[in-house]
Amino acid sequence: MAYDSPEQLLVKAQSLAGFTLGELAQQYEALVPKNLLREKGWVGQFLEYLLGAESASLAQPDFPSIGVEMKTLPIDATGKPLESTYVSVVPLINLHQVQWQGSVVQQKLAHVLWIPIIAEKHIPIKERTLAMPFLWQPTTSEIQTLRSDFEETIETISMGRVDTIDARFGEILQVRPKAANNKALTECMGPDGELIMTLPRGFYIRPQFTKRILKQHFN
DNA sequence: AAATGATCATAA
DNA sequence: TTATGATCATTT
Repeated sequence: MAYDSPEQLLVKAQSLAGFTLGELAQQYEALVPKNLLREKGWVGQFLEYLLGAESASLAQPDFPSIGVEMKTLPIDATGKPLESTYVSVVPLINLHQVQWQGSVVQQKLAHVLWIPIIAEKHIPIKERTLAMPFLWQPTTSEIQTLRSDFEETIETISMGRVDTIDARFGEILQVRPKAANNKALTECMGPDGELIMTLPRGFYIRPQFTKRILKQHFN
């Protein structure tokens, strides 16, 4: 499926609003897991399937032809985000060629289709309801903050100080582990330019920021 | 309750 | 192995 414009994708996404995951799964003959313990990404992958995303696990927006990234967003009944939003892995090597402009983070966050889902933990997966999807683009000021969060992270890692980065880093974009487990290590540069092994990290959007995005759109 | 760190499935 | 999709689980 190819979309001519972000708006066309939006219309398709909005046609799903109000349905539960169970109803949508039945329509498409998909199986809904009882819980997300072993399939944490199921909801996002199902929605990508419904909307015809093409990027699979490539490091680029889900809909490259129209430059849109799709994100499901678990919210409670009052509209508060329940989780942070994963954006991309944090590059740890060959950082000399990493620039904000053109980075995976910049490309993905340039245009996002948010799909909020009422997903309080007490609600069975099948009963979780899609709220109204919407398109979002960061303001100039938001882009500046995203960019400085990104650049400060890259600069710290370039200095060989990845070990000083934890989840307190970053105003909007935080850095947290993104790995199979805490034994899965990857290469990085140490303080003296030597190769060290460290936990893979990911960029995540803080829930306080997605909360602001939702507020702007629904107030 | 919110924040931080840990973890699971799957594709290429 | 590293990227995607994230949520789980423990600590503050």
